[in-house]
Amino acid sequence: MADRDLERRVVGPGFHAQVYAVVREVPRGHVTTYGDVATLLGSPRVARHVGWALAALGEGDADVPWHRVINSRGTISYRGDTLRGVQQTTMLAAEGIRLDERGRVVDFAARRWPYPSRVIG
DNA sequence: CGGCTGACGACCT
DNA sequence: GAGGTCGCCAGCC
Repeated sequence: MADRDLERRVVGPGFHAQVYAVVREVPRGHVTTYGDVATLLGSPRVARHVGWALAALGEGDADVPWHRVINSRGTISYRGDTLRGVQQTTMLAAEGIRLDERGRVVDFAARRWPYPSRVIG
C-alpha cells in the first residue's frame, strides 16, 4: 500500500458504509477480496467484518456489487449459504468471470482489482 | 456490561 | 493439498 491516506483507521463508526464505499468502486469484470477491502480500510485484520457487512446488505444497497468480493484463495465463500453462492457465481459469469471445476476464479490474479488510491477520500 | 457470532486470513502440522 | 488453530472486532442478544 503506497498511499498513506488509505491507512487511516476507519474501523469504528460507519464501518459498513466504508465497506460499501470501497466495494462500489470495484469495476465490472473485476474481483477483489475481503482482505483487500479490509486493507483499504486500514485494518488488514478485519476481513471477517467485510463479509459480515456485506451480509447485512439490503435491497436499498443494490448498487453495491457484493458479488465481486471473494476470499483470498480466489473462491466464493458460501459459509453454508449455497443459494447465495450460486447467485454470486451467476452474477460473476454475467461479467465474464468464470469459475473452474474447483470453484476458483479463472485467471484470478489478472482479474483482481488493483484498487486505485482514489477510492477513499 | 459480558458473551457469542461470523460472506476471513495467516500460519502451522 | 487438506485439515485445524488462533486472531480479529463491530453488532446483536
